[in-house]
Amino acid sequence: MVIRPVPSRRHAIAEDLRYRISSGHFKPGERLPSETQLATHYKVSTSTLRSALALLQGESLVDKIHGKGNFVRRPLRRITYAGGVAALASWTAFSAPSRLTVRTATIEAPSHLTTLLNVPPHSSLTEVLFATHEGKTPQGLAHIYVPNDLAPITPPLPEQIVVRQADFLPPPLSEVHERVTARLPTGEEATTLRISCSLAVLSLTRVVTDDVGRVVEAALLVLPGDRADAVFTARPTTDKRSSKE
Amino acid sequence: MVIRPVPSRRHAIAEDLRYRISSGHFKPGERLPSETQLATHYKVSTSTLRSALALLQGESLVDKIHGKGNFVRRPLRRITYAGGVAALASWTAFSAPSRLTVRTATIEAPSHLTTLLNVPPHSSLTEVLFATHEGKTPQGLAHIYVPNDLAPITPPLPEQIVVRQADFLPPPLSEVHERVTARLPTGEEATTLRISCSLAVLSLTRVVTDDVGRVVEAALLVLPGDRADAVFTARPTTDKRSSKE
DNA sequence: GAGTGGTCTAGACCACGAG
DNA sequence: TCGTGGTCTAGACCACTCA
Repeated sequence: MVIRPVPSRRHAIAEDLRYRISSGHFKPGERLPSETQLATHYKVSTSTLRSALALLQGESLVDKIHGKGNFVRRPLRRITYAGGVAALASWTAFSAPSRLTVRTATIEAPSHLTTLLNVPPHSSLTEVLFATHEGKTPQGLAHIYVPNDLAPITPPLPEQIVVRQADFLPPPLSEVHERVTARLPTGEEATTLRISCSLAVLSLTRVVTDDVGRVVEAALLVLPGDRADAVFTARPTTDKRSSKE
Repeated sequence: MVIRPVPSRRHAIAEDLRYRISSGHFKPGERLPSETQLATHYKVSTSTLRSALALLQGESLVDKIHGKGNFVRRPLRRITYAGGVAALASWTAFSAPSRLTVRTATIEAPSHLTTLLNVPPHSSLTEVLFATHEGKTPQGLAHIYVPNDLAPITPPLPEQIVVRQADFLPPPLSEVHERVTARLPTGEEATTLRISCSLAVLSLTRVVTDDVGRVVEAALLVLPGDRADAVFTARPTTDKRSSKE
């Protein structure tokens, strides 16, 4: 069924390693033989072997660690970002148990945020940086921006606490707007999330508006594609139907 | 601010090319000098030069075409998938003008679909395959599955027509559930969408349920990450029939 | 057939991690 | 220090496109 015109050397090797991993010949967490050994075994040059490993790395089957070796990935606990109104409940709409690292700052709105937040240039914003972790593995990054004129943060925010606009100032919110894209991480994101540069990330922009159209919060989230997904649930407006339950 | 401990040769070259592209020295649609020429110019081997180009390719700045050359990407018209209830209106919730390629078939539900559709094994399904195009550029893939016992397709479906469950059998729908992930495309997806293997895609699973909990439709969508995003808009239940404020 | 990118080699040397 | 992966070289040969 699948055509295999010229199975290049590296694809053949990747396929063999894939099989050995899935069949348990190499077990999760285990170190693979060194690249030199594997290259010798498959009778290819190290570059070719490395390009085979790069395929597996892109599939999140293998973790390369400089100076240590290539390791079979442990299956990852999946995390789920609940979008829509659910996202307002708490940042830990995330399913897994997680630690939070929080950093806040007051900044002048840079240009790409003024349009998003619909505020004048150089407005004062509060920026909240989140990083969620489970053990040592980072699970996601979040930059949350709140216009200061809407949310004068009276008490200095304590660290390690979930802070969200909706938590301490419950205004009449009218809309949660979320835009999702897929891309490769920036170098910075890759190192912070401890993921490979070739692993896709979910990039999510959330804008929360109150009932007079003011933007109450803008959030930029980055989630590693190998373990995270986002779910959105909507119900058609049941206006004309009797809302029997 | 950004640390540059050892700017590897390929990153330096990529940076230079990036600059030349953004400054207009190389214009959109234009062919770059051949890899051999560039390698000579930068005084590196062809492999190194190719790995520099691979970076730009991953950023969707450059299109490699075998036998022809490397081309500066034209800026892409962005397409937007409108999620939630809006997705029910029409598959062409897609913003851009597009052609559709449709293929339908009746199949036995494979195992991964029985759980999604909540139907018994080997149930009869109608499978609808979509590919949207704008000109020659594919914009997205969709596999839509409809249980046949819910939707006996009486007339054979005409090709080139938008077919959606909601279009010809408007049931009392109760819920649209969408799950979004980011990943790299499979080889097949990459060739169908004419994208590079290193370009992330948005993968979207949509499940539509009617008011008695039956799954009316399941859709698997794949959208190229360089031009597509998905938006979801939700309003907190501002129901007037709510008893509590 | 001429020119392009795609794959691969058989090395060299550098950078990181751990003992 | 030693073994690991990371970068790079200077080629060879193959596959694709187009005139």
